[in-house]
Amino acid sequence: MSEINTEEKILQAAQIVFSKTGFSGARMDDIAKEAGINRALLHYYFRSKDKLFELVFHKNFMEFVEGIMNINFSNMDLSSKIEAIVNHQIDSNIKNPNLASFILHEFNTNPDVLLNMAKNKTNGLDKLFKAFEKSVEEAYQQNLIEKTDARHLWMNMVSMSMFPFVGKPILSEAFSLNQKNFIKLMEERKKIIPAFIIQSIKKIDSNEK
Amino acid sequence: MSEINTEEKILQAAQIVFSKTGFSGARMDDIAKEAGINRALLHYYFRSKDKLFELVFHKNFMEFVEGIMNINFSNMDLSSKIEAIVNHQIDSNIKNPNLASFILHEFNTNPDVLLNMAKNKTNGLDKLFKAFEKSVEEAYQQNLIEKTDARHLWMNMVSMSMFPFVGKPILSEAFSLNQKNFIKLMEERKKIIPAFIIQSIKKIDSNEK
DNA sequence: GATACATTTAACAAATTTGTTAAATAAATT
DNA sequence: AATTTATTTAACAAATTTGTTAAATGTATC
Repeated sequence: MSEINTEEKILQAAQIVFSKTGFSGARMDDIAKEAGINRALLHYYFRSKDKLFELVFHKNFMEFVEGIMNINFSNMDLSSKIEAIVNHQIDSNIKNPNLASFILHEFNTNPDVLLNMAKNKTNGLDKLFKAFEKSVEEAYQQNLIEKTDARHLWMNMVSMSMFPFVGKPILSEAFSLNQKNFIKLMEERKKIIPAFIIQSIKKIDSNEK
Repeated sequence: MSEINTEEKILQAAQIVFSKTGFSGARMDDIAKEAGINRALLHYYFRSKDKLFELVFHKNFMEFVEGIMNINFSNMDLSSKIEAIVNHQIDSNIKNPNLASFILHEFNTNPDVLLNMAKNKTNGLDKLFKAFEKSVEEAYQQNLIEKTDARHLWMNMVSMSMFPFVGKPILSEAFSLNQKNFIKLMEERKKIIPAFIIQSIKKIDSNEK
């Protein structure tokens, strides 16, 4: 009868509550309510808060990182990668409103455990970045871009895509935006950010008309 | 005898613990320990966790915002403002390691209350931004920059300055950085970001050599 | 209709955390 | 030295939260 099974319903509820309040701010009862069930059943499916958190966090983080991995380990050229990564990041955050704030807060409050998890599951965040760095190096060798520090390039790209979602409440207030207009602004950024970045690194044409 | 009085010592301790773990993750006992005192004395000085949090959060947020207000309401030209804001943001975050993550997490988990506080104390975050927007408009009128959406410009600037601190654990892992090298990288950004931004908006010279 | 599984209710135990208090001790002030 | 103020100790109350359990009820399956 049920369109969606309870286990999945709980995971979704947990993800909403955890990402809204963080692990320590989340109440098992809120998760139960969000899932439309009670605490007893929650523990019947997932033994403890920690267990549930681990599943939710892991899923959130991995889905996000895997998207970036696929792009970085692909054979697109550099500007395509930049476009794809920016798009992926913005889309992920639109789809999952508190994703960035959630992941980043948990990493900041509990870096040791979570970095360890990330290391196990992603085969090393450093390798992920190294793949991007290689693309940058290649583009330089092919004379397509100026000499560029891949780390700053990476930070700029990720920052501009991710930060507005983390700062959403403040930005929405500063710009007087409602939810709909906030999304609209973020959609604009899918074009603005890659253009901004690519033009900043591209080889300066010596052929002026 | 004491170089610094207990009240101040507690506030500093509270600020360290709150910004490391967030309000709900912070334990009064950890704050007491961090201050080198005990819980009884903590409550003797500051009645409750909420009271203490309010003071700490307010101070953190205001010190940060006031710096930006001073710049935005000054009569510097646009590029000087951009430089000054980027510098201020990076310096604030270097000085106070968990500042960004802390403020942003709390705003995200409790936007209503905190936006209200911000409104009261800053005379409106929208006005703060409006002052920047005006600078952008003026620079355009004076033919110094291309037509530019101030909101994206603002987001790009703030994002690139702030985000790396929020993402510090992940970035440090990806780039294999220790604390010292992380700071070094952030110092580099004080030059890179303004240059990056200013060159992206400046009027394209038609006089090519 | 009997059986198994899913879910609710309600009560409760255990742990954690906040906040209070009284009494003792230490340090500073008069 | 006497007095006030700051701080510690230790115990405890109150509130909150997590986790468990037994019994009842509903729902699906055989």
